[in-house]
Amino acid sequence: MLQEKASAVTDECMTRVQSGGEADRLSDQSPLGLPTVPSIPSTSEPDQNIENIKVVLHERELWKKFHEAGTEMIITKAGRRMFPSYKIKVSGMNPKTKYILLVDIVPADDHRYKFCDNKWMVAGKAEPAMPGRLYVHPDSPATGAHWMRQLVSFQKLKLTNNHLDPFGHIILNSMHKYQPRLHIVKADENNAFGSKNTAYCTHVFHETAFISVTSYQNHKITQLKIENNPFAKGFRGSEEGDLRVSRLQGKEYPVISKNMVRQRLISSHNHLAGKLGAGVLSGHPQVLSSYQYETGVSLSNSDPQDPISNHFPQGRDPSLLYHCFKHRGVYSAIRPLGCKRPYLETSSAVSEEHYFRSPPTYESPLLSHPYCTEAISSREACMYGGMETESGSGAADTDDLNNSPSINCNMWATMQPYPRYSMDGLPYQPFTAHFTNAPPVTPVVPHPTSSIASRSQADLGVYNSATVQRGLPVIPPSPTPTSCSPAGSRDRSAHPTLYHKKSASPLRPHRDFSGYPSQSTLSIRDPSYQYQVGLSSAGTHWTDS
DNA sequence: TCTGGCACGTA
DNA sequence: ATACGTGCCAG
Repeated sequence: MLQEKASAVTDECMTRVQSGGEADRLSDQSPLGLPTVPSIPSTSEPDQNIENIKVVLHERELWKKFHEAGTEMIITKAGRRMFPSYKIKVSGMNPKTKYILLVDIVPADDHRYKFCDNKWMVAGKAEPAMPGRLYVHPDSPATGAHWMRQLVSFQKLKLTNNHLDPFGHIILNSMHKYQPRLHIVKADENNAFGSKNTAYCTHVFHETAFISVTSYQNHKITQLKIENNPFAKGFRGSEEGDLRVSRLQGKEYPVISKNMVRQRLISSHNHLAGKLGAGVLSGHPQVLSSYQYETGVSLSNSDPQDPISNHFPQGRDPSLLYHCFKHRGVYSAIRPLGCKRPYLETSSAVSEEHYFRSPPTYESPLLSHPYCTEAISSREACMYGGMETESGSGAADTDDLNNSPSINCNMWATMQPYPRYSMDGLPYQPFTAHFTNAPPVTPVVPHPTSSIASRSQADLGVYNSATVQRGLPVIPPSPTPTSCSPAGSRDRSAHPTLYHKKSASPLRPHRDFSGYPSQSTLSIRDPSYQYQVGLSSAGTHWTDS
């Protein structure tokens, strides 16, 4: 079935999803048995088959740990790197062809979140998407041989909450859920951006979705960061218990890590609250989480699979979506904001993504228009403003189908969350206004397919693989608001529930993410949400309250 | 909430 | 040594 659908869509693009992980894993999971969707005609055009390019997320296991706990990424005025870092291993490129690799981060849904009772819950409607910016890998453009030679790292990419950021960092809103996406654009001479021949594909690894925060909400995430980020070594304690001896300093007395103390306090607080609140109300499993925290053990040890962890939800796992477009496009989609590099100019167009934007999914704009704002240049990477309105992609969700890894998608619908607005020239606009339009996003597109597809997706829930995946479930977070109270003062959290895994859907493997499943429920309140849903749905777990 | 300075670490 | 990436915490 999937295949069929996929094929239909295929014209324009094909997507493939791979699991993010290694092959092994992938295989295991074939969730729905998708036998690989694959079907992509393989090799037909060696050269041009951008769709045959395979991408594997580096350190997928680490990403999964974070994902299960509900990944949070700090955003600061000056710009903060992501951790885990977004690194990938690429294969299947034509060694001699030049490609531009870039990453953009699109809204995963249109909700605002809060962290309540130790879990993320929906706290309202998202702020309008801001001008999307793209992070172009500093080595771009480079030959396939170059990209395949070693890991491709986007670790210098920085996130900021400064809407007026002059450095070219990716601008995000705090307490919102986002999905990073990788785009591979062919940069041959013959395919300058903007040209009709421009081809590109998009890969989405759901396990890299995160909620942006100004300060960590879930102490489990804090611990994971401390334990795994070399730059945070100073906060590591000895594991045993809470105490740690700071021998480094030569101090012999046991020291209790500040972090631990703090967390414990919080944990206990939450724990109690959780029981009273969440637990009671919904009976979420979350309680467990609390437990863990207290235990101190946490994070690191936690099992990936453990229920607790799944906060985030996305259900989908880890897979990634991959879309390929074959160009079409027109837009200049990308404009380098301040990039020095020449290649930038070429690029442009990338896509029209819109096509796909289908409703249900989110699309992201990704590439779409350029909106560049100021020139920015960051040192190494170049950011481009993306733009979009379109966006396109669907949502991402890819995983749906399988969670696992590999799947294919055809369109590029990835997750796009919302449409973004580009403001043509303007740096930003108030979102609100735009917002309105956005939601409904209809597929603008031209392609017949797309439109069709989109509908179908919506209706069917399927679409291309990518879509499909997500499609299904598309569910937005559920509306039920339940629990968390007003968070009183703080609510730290915004997100909806990420936590508990709620389980997932029946269909899916529960594993990770499960997010999907849940979906079932969701109804969306607004129509507008629908499109959003896509990703989020994945999330799943969220409760909305 | 969000900010900026801090101590502590990596590179 | 410098530059800069971390989480923490007071404000």
